[in-house]
Amino acid sequence: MKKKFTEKQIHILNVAEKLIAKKGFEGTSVRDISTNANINVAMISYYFGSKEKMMSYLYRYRVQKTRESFAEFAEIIREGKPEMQMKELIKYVVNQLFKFNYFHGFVTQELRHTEHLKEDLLGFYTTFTSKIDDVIKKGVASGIFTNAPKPEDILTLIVGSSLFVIRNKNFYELYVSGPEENYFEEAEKKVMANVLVTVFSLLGYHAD
Amino acid sequence: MKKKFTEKQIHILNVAEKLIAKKGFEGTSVRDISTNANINVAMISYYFGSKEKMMSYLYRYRVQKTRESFAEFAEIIREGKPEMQMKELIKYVVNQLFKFNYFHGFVTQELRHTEHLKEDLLGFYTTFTSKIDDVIKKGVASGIFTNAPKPEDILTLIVGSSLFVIRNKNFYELYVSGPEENYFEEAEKKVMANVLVTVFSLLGYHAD
Amino acid sequence: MKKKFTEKQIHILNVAEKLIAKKGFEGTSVRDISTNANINVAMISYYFGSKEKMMSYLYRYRVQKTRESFAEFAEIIREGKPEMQMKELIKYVVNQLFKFNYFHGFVTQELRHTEHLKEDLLGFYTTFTSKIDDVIKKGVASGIFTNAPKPEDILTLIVGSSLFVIRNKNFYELYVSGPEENYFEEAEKKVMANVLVTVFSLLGYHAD
Amino acid sequence: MKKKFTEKQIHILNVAEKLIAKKGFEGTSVRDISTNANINVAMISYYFGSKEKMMSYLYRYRVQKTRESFAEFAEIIREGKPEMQMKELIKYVVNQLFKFNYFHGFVTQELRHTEHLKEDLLGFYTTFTSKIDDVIKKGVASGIFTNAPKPEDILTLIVGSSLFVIRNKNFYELYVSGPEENYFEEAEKKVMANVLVTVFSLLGYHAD
DNA sequence: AATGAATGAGCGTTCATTCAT
DNA sequence: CATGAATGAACGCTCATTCAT
Repeated sequence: MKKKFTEKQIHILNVAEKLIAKKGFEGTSVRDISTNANINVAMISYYFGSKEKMMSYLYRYRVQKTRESFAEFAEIIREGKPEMQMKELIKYVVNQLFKFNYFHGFVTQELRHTEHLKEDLLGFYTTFTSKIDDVIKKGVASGIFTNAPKPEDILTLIVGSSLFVIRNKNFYELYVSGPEENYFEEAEKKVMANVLVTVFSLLGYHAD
Repeated sequence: MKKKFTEKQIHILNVAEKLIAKKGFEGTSVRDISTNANINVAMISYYFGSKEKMMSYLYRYRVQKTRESFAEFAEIIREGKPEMQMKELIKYVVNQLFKFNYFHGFVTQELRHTEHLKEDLLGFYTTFTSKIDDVIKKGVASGIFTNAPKPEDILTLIVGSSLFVIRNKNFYELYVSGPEENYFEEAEKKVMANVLVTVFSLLGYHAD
Repeated sequence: MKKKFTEKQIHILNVAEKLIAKKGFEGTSVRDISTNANINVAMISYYFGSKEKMMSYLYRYRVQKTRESFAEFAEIIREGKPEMQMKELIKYVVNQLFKFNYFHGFVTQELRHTEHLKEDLLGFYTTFTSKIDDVIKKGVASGIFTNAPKPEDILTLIVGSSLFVIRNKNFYELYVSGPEENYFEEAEKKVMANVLVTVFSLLGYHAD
Repeated sequence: MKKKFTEKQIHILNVAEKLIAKKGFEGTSVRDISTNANINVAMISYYFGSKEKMMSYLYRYRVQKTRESFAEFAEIIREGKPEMQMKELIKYVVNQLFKFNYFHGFVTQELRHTEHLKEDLLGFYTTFTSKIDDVIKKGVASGIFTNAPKPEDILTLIVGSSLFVIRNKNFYELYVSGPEENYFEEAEKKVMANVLVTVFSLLGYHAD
């Protein structure tokens, strides 16, 4: 977790991340990466020990960034009302998923022999779930929410919907307006709206 | 679609499907497949032209089966009430996703240079969405549903939640009771209940 | 031991043997071998599993041949007089060493991580030593030999001298007549004579 | 020969010598050496030009030491009787071989494209042979030796036997008493005795 | 004078595919 | 129709060496 990377290493990680998200871990060769990153093939082994280890570093690097970002964000919304907090939580996580969709794309698919790495993502998910739980409880206590759905199911709904839309562009774009190159932008808006409506419906929230 | 397979070919496809689901497309070698299927290594190229083409056939084969199965199913529920039809639709698709989760796992991730293949899955999704739309409209017309959410968002919610739960076992199992080996069974129940509640909440449905 | 090789495999082994004897195991690449043997690089792994395993096969193949040949030879001289037997034993082993000098060259040098393979050569050496012992005992019993040197020291002397001459051409050729290309032929004669004189001197043998 | 080494270079050579003796020239990487010698990996090329050249220097360094040592030794025994001189010569060379056995191990096997380096060893061998010749002639002249074997054959016998015993531990240890870790010590004694008996037998020497 | 970073070549091996029968 | 043998390309990695400082 404490590992610090040089700029060059981060550059390689960024290139690798995109390629792996697109073509999978096995489908991406170190030569692919080195060519795209304009470095020598030997550098991947030189910097990270091996392709597999690079993957670990990449993974931890990205999750770490995500968790740091979330911690900051959580601080900001600490004082708000439950309905506002919930809205911000949803907006935050949907936005993050669209921002790093390629990362989440390979995280759940490709990390086969390194199951333990998922622990980090798990940590993020549980932190997030716990935060949702707090907000629900607070809202129910204050009477603004009339139902108390399970927080893990709220997370499932938010993340599941977002990733589905990210990964099934050719389906969802049928229902999204605007030019194709704006798909992710527009899809984010649409799924965000959908998720917000859905969650607040489940919470039995009715604006005054 | 028109392609007919011999028994031997179907046998190979079945073996390949399981291996690919477990180890990914790139992670599965033709030698793996041929060894497990007790055939000669040259047979994959011989029968299907190439590994990639075999993949296409496999994909089409599975989607075709799914669509046939859905057509049958749709017929069965044709006469019911909207709330029953919606419930059955949800149960059907969630069940299918869990049944062929390994297949759906690689569909959206591993198929490269074969973008057109997604058309088949797209066909299934749109058919399904259209069916959902019919049911919503019918329910709204009869007054049993008070809201009319977008059908594509309903599908997104159902499929997204199911796939998330399938792919993030180590997160969702924290909230699922029973031994680990029953995870998929129990997770299916839990996510099914969640999805049902969510969709009917969105529909503004209230049982008498 | 029972492993049978195809002609092509034997061809590869022969090429590999010569190269390895000349440049060492690590110094000989599979591409070297494949080029010299006019085969594809992949064949070494294909036929033998790996370069290392090829080495094992090569070793066993050569030792096996040597032991078979010795068994035949031992049979032939079974009935002779001790002095004749000893002479033939020496001639036989010196001749074998010169014939397969490249093999013996790498056997004792390069087999680092496969120590157990030496067992086979050990078997040959002990068989040979035991045979020498028999002859010495018989000769001493009959009074034709007046001394009974240790058989392992006789073997050491014979094999050590031969290998030294083989491996130190640039020294020994100073004392060998004839053109350079006949070195091994002439050196064999010279070292053979030397070894015979030495051993019989040690045995205290005096021709009538 | 004229090359003078700094302390650091000598340190590297010593480390390299031991590693190469253990793992062979190709089996020893410059990283191995630099790690063991606590120097930067670039230093081998920096100091010696290349790994191969370092090898040459190492070789010359060792042979040079050996020749210097022999020159000293030769001086010491200059005045003795032939039988004593011969005995001391044998003891000296056998002892040297055991002392630097790892060095002699790779000399004849690993040095490629550097055939000229053998000249140095050749020089040592011829010097030694010439010395043996002197002693034989003197002994024959004085009547203490009744035969005059060829000096190169005497050298062959001494060096060949010693190296054989060094390189074929697993054979010779069957006939050597004491714990395995004392093998070289005990083997040296045994082969020394054998060589002495053999040479004096060939010389037709009989102690009064 | 010395070093850490970086390089290009080569390593043994495995891959999907094609060939010869 | 089917197969075992064989292929060339590509794989991840390590090598001795060179570069920039």
